[in-house]
Amino acid sequence: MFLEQSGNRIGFGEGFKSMTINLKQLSKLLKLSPTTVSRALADYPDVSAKTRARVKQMAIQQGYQPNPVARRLQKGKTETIGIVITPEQNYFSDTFFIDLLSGISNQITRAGYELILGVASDEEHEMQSMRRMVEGKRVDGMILTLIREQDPRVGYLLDRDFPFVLYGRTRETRPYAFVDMDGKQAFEKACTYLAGLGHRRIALLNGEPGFMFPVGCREGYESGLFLSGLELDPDLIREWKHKDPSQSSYRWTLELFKNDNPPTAILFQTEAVNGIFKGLDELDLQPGKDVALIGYDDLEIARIHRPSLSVLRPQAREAGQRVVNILMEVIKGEDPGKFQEIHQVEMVIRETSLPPS
Amino acid sequence: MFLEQSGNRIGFGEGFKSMTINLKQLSKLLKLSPTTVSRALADYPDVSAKTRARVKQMAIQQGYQPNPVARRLQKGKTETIGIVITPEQNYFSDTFFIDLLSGISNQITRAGYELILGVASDEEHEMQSMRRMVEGKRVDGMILTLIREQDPRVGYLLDRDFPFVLYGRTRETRPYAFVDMDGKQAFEKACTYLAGLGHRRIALLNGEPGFMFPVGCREGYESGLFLSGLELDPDLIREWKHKDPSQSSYRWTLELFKNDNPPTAILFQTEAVNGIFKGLDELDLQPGKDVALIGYDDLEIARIHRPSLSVLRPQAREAGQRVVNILMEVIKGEDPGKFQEIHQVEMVIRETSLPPS
DNA sequence: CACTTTTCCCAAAACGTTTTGGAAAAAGGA
DNA sequence: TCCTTTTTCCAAAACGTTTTGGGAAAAGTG
Repeated sequence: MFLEQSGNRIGFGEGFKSMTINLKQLSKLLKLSPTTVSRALADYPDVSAKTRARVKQMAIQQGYQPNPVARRLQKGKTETIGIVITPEQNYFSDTFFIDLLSGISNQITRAGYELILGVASDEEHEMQSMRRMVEGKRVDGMILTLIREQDPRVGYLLDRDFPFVLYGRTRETRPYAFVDMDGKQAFEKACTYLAGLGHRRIALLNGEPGFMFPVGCREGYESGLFLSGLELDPDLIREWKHKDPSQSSYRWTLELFKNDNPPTAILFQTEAVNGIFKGLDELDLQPGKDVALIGYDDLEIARIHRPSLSVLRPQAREAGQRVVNILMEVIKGEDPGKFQEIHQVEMVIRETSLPPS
Repeated sequence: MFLEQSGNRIGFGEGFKSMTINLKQLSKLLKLSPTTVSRALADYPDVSAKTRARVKQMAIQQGYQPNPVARRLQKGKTETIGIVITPEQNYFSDTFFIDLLSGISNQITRAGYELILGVASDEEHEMQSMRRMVEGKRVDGMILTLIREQDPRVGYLLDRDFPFVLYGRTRETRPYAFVDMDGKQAFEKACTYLAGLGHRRIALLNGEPGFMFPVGCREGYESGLFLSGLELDPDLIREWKHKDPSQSSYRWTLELFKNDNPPTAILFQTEAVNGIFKGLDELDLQPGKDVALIGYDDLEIARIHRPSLSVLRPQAREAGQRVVNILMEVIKGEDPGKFQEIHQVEMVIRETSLPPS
């Protein structure tokens, strides 16, 4: 059996034949030690400018890339970030999550890291998938999304000092890093805007209880009412279900207008828009004309619908990038408590936010 | 500075302190060599049943898990599969893609592998992300989706003998592994079904040209017409754009009914349903009543809408699992040409597929 | 010139596994 | 009993990097 001079066996018959060069081979080509080549490529000052240039040129010419697995073993880092998503919650609502993921992936690649993805069907598998990553030493840090008010994942990671960043917030007294959208301020803004147009009966169709995000939405809604001098009417508030946003919001819309004093405006998460449209249609109410609407999240349907939907627009992509940058700092050993960001949410006024008729 | 007996440094101050045990530490605990422990855990026959049991028990008790990075280096495998997704194409249409991903992730985890995810904004970055994975030795195999008729990715991977499996097909003479949905048979079935109900003017709103999937859809549509003794009318066929499914399908729907002899039924991909509904609404045509509709993909909107939408339902989750199982075989060195699967697509008759009025 | 400092390079160790190639002990066969 | 075979274990090498801890040569310094 033929062996290359470097001692690397040539693969026979099966699978992929690696045609890429090795540090040892490269150093032989350069008549230098592997040490020097490695240090030249890493810009250490103890290798002369001349040989550094020579090494780099040869590395490029030969298409040398250090084997990431070997480097990880030596460095004791996986250069990998983990994230677990749960499809059951109607999570992949078109642009929003994919924008977030896009920002995350982008920044991770830029850092030379990898993003590994877990898909879990429920809360239990979500935890299981995360534990596999953490306890199996498969990642250096975790990104958490779709945060619950009491989120066992956060306690778990804090307990073992494992680096992580939340997209969202939770109820936890120990300091931790997060990037969150200012849902409170967003809903307050939308609410006062509608009140400013003259609406007096503003309803809120909020996300499912147990998750953290709807808490802020409700606070903003209540604060918006208060600032506008309006009374809170519990009959105008309801939650939809993650498993079935359209159906639950449809039913609620019908109920809502059985009220003696029905609303003239609705605030909601855009995910639930299909149900609302369907309910209004059945009641012969025109969205935007008979009932003002402002949704949270600028989904495709919001732009395409006639009348087009006024929305609160979170910058998911930017948030994703921040999450990664922060996570890198936390991995380096920075204090997570220093990184707590709340991002402003823009309001986009389109055609469904007119004064009451 | 204090060193553990095993020689492992204790991390000071920064980041995550690994509290998990090592092969060397475990073997010391058992008073065995690392070799024996490793082989006991891997069920080699050259370790006695008694010590094997003892080793396994201790491993569980100590929570030992082999460091995946070290194992990968030794084994010369990354135990990792790569996939690149492109958000720009309105790809994350609720259940479909996430179901596929769920099946993929599931099976990958079961094999003890990892799934690394790339997110690319366009065709160029898609290729770039894939090359990083392949040439950077970051994965053992690739999964490709959203396949184009002429797909440079396939040629690239074939040229360097790198293991991969397509979800879909492409125009390529060399043998390669794929799992595809039988779009042709599905559309043929839907078309003959509608013709059987008495429809004589059946339209097709197809996916964007350049991609492979619409090719099969069209073949099935034409074949369905032929089998039913109907003439092909080019005026009844049009393509929507990936970047903007709703808008393009909306415009086409309006045009379609300017026809002297308008259709009584439409076949399409469910992604485009919003535009069609909107167009029909504007024309005062009732979906299901005035125009029969059958969509491809069982999205949430199809179930929630009244009347509920008849659909062709691909089993994305199952397909995802098959893709992974096949990829594992290909990685092992099996001939990719042996794995070419075309999955049947089920038709779900709901309320929008009535006879013409 | 003799000494110190700086520059430039490298051999060896380490990261945590698995695999290779025995070797000692036990069991079997005559 | 002696030889062979089987069973059970292990030391050393290997995977491809980076880091450690010098060491030789060149350059300053007095």
